[in-house]
Amino acid sequence: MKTAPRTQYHHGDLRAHLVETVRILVEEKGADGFSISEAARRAGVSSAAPYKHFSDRGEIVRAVALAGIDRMRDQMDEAAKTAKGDPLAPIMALGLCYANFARTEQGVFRLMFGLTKGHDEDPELQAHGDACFDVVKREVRAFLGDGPPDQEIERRSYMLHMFVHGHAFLEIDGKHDLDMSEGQEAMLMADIARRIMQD
Amino acid sequence: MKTAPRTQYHHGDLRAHLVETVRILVEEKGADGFSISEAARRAGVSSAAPYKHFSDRGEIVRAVALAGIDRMRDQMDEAAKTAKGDPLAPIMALGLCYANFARTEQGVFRLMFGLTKGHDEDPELQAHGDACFDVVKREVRAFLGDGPPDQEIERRSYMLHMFVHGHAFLEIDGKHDLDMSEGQEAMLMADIARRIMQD
DNA sequence: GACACTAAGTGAGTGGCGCTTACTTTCTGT
DNA sequence: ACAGAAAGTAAGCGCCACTCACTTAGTGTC
Repeated sequence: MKTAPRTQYHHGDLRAHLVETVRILVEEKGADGFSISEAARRAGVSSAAPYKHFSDRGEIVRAVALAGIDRMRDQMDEAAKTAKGDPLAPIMALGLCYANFARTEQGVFRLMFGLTKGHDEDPELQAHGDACFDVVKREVRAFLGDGPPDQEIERRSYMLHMFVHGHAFLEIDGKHDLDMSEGQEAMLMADIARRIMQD
Repeated sequence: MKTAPRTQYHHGDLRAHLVETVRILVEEKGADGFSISEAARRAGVSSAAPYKHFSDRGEIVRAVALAGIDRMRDQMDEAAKTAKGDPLAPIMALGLCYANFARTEQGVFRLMFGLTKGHDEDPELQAHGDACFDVVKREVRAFLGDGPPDQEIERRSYMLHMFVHGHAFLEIDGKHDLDMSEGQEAMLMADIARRIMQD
């Protein structure tokens, strides 16, 4: 970002700069504790400048969320591919990856799933989210083989998603007492993966 | 509320009236699309009046969330107690109840779990939430009998919670395509309950 | 290389919000 | 009957999202 080309426009690529600034603000101040004005201030532009690149505040957070989804997808893809050992290992790895993303990018994670402000049915958001889910389905298919129909793959994948999604939110919301070490969380994931994938 | 005593003060019990008004607004406009000013306007008082009863906006939404938690607890208690047939029936009923609450009181449900704005570790909120979880633990204990230690009861209950919590949010966020009829959702709940409770 | 055109910025302003302050009105206990 | 507290108001502050009229910088064309 700092070493950006700078070949275009007065200032560098303000659009990308703003998205990154808002991402940082979201982590610092929470998913609804930041303002576009502050992002503009930090980027060193007037508070009107952002609106040359985005129609409104919603569009900015949408961009931040979208980038977050893509980041998570990449991490999931990587995690599943590098998981070795147990045939359930990739599925476990996906779960841990999801939970880790929620912890390390709490603000963005909340944004990704808290966008009900107008983009209820945003097709692009939906599509990128589906790309994440495709990684899960791919691994579920790899585990179950070519026997079961797509519908069953979908069902199992959704069960995994439900579980890990709930875990991620309960975790970052501090809604459970079980103080879980990393090892315990991995064991929980393994247990759940086994229960959902068996039969 | 309308037939309130009115024996006290200038206007009736403005505090309770505001909480109810905000609850309605939250459902109408979304968990972060409402304002205290509007609630005051609807209640027919000045925009400064709410601050005679609450220190700030956060305290009002806290009250709304707290009431929501209690409402959900009552519904869960009722659902578990009236569930008949299968020994897993009460546990299934709890899951359906949770999902139904999320659907019918979407705004409040979001509020209940989206409060990270300061009440990260609010003991009262925590306590009322725990009371909900106690219902789950009670039913899990009833199913498993007196054999397993408390820790195991806790673990199974948490697994159920993770799952149903994830389902509830994915559902209200429209993050899955499986168009689920009521019957299909019940079957899914039954499947999950079985997988988590067996062994 | 001058020139029209457009993209990207500014500053000032609007209306709404959360919240405070100073003041008034109503209820309550003695 | 009256002091004092409780519950309301109007006005105002600072911040926000967003708009508008305007300026400045870069681009394609002859």
